[in-house]
Amino acid sequence: MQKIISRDMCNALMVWFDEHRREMPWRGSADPYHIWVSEMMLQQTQVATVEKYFHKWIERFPDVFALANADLENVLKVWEGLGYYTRARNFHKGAKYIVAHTKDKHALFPVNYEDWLKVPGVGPYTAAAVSSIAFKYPAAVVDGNVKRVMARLFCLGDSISTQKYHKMLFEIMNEGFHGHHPGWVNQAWMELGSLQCTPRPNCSTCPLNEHCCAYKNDQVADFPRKSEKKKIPTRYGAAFIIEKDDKVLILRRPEEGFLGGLWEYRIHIKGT
DNA sequence: AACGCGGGGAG
DNA sequence: CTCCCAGCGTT
Repeated sequence: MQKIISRDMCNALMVWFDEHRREMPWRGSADPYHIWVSEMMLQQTQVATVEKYFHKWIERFPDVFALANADLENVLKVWEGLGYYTRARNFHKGAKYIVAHTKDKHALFPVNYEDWLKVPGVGPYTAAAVSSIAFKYPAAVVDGNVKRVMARLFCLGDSISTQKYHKMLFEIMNEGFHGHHPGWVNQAWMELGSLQCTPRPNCSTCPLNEHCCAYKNDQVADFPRKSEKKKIPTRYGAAFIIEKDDKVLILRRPEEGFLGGLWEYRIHIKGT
C-alpha cells in the first residue's frame, strides 16, 4: 500500500476534529508565546495537568521578556511539580535566546521550523508544533501519538524509535496538509491519537478506519511494533533528616549527573 | 544510537 | 503495588 496521506483522509480527519476536539486555554490563541509555553509543558505532561500550570505560568511570566528577565530560581519555582527540570532551565535559556536575537518587535519570534529548531530546548516536535500552529508553517509534528497512528494507518513494522522512521513520517505528513491550516492538521492527528487511536483503540468509531491498513487486515494489535523494555537498575540508599532549631538540613546536588541540581535531605546512595 | 530525566494514569 | 508513557540534550 502507498504511504500517502490522501486528500480524503485529511478531510475525514478534519471533519472528525471539528466535532470532537477538546477545548484548551491555549487553543486558538494568536500569541506565539502562549503556544510555546503550552507545547513546552505538553512535551511531558497530559492536558489536564498542563492547564493548571499554564495559567499560573502566564500570570507570572506574561510574555517572553518577563521570562527572559526572570531569575532562574523563580522560573524553577513556578515549574515545580512538573518534573524534567532541565527543560525549565532550557526554556529559560530559550527565552533569553529569543530576546537576544530579536531585531525588532514585529519579528520577535521565528516563523519557520528551521529557525525554531535553533532555540535552546526546542527540538523537532516543539519546532513543528509552534511554527505550524502560530505561523501556519507546513511542518509536521511527529510525536508519540502520531507515530502510533501512522504505524497502524500504514502497517509500518519498523521500530518507531529510529531516526529513519521519524524522517519518513515527517516527509509523508508534510505532503498531507492538502490546503488545511498545518497547525490544525497537526493538532488533529495528535488528538486522534489521544482520543481515538489510543494504545487500546476503538476502531469502530474511527473516522479513518476505512483507510487504515492495520484495521482492514485485523492487525491493530500488531502495530506499533513493541520495543524491548529496558531494565532500570534499582538504587539503594539511605536518607538522613537532620533537624536543628526548627530547621531541616537540605543540600543541593551537583549540576551534573544523577538528579542534577535538585535539593535533597542528606542522602547516601549505596555504591556512590 | 543509547541514556537520563519526573511525574501521572491505568491495570 | 507495577507497568507504561515521551521529547530533548548529552554522550
